[in-house]
Amino acid sequence: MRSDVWSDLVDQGRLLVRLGKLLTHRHVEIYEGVGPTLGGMLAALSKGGAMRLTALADQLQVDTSVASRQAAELVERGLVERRPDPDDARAGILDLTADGHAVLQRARERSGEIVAAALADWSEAEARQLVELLTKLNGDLREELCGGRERVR
Amino acid sequence: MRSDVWSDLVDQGRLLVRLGKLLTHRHVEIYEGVGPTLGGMLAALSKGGAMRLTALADQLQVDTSVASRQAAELVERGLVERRPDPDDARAGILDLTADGHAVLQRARERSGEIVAAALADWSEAEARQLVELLTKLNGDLREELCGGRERVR
DNA sequence: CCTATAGTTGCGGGGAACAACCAACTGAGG
DNA sequence: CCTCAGTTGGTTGTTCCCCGCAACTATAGG
Repeated sequence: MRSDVWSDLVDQGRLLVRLGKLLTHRHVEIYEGVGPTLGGMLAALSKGGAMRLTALADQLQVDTSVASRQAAELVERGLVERRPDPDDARAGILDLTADGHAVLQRARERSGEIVAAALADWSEAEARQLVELLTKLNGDLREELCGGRERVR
Repeated sequence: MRSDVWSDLVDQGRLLVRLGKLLTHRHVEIYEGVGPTLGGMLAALSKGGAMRLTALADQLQVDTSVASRQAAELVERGLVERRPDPDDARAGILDLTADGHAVLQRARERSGEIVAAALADWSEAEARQLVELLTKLNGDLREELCGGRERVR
């Protein structure tokens, strides 16, 4: 069976990773000094709504320690608010502040512009299709990688 | 105009980055102890044929210093051979050794298997289409990011 | 009391950029 | 020719960021 397709996919994925990193790291500080990874956290909070640190870490597929530090920084910058969970004194609920929303909004616009410039000759249909396929891909990968109960270890 | 599409694309891209990293880092050492980044260099060499360090760095979109160190390690492991460029005593030509080819071959098979498992329910047509779109995306991004003469700074 | 869970902090490591550097290839003038 | 300035190919040192693991605290729940 044609395993070349998968290999090609892996290769292209790898390149995309690099380019994406360049994009976010170069066209600098899209998130107004926050950087791409913290920006990802903002985006996750926006999409998923207020949630606990562990949930956020799970969403982002990073270790809780990583999420903890990132969250701490965002809180310090006033982009995220942390309030105690009324049901559990150990836990905290993280949520975007008004500032966080604003920063994220501007960032989305800006990165959108950049991508739009690069992809000026794309039809919207193509773009949508790509997004759709990527979404499916991510879903399946996620399931394969962590859906199986094996912990991240 | 619908900038949501681009934002979604950015978000999905980011997630893919994370998942890809997990995949290569977890299903561990696909390249027999070489690791994903060095593997990428092997793949680039395979696809582009023997080339100079600078060309390789350009392909991979990394700084020459990074490529230099990676190449050095691959040479040390005997997966890549470095021979002097007859036309330029400063330069060297990097090329895969037989071992390098073998390792890469096995790695491609293995990562292909993993992806295939995760994407078992995909049709080959879908996969091909995704690869096609990704390739196009990468091409355009690359052009936008570094095609413009502005240096990386 | 004992175990499991939410989070934090202290390591350590890997990937990458930047800058400073050496070496060798240019390409004018003299 | 010859030399010297400028350019280009590579390497090394430093630093930074992101990450995972391990150890720890504190609360929850039986």
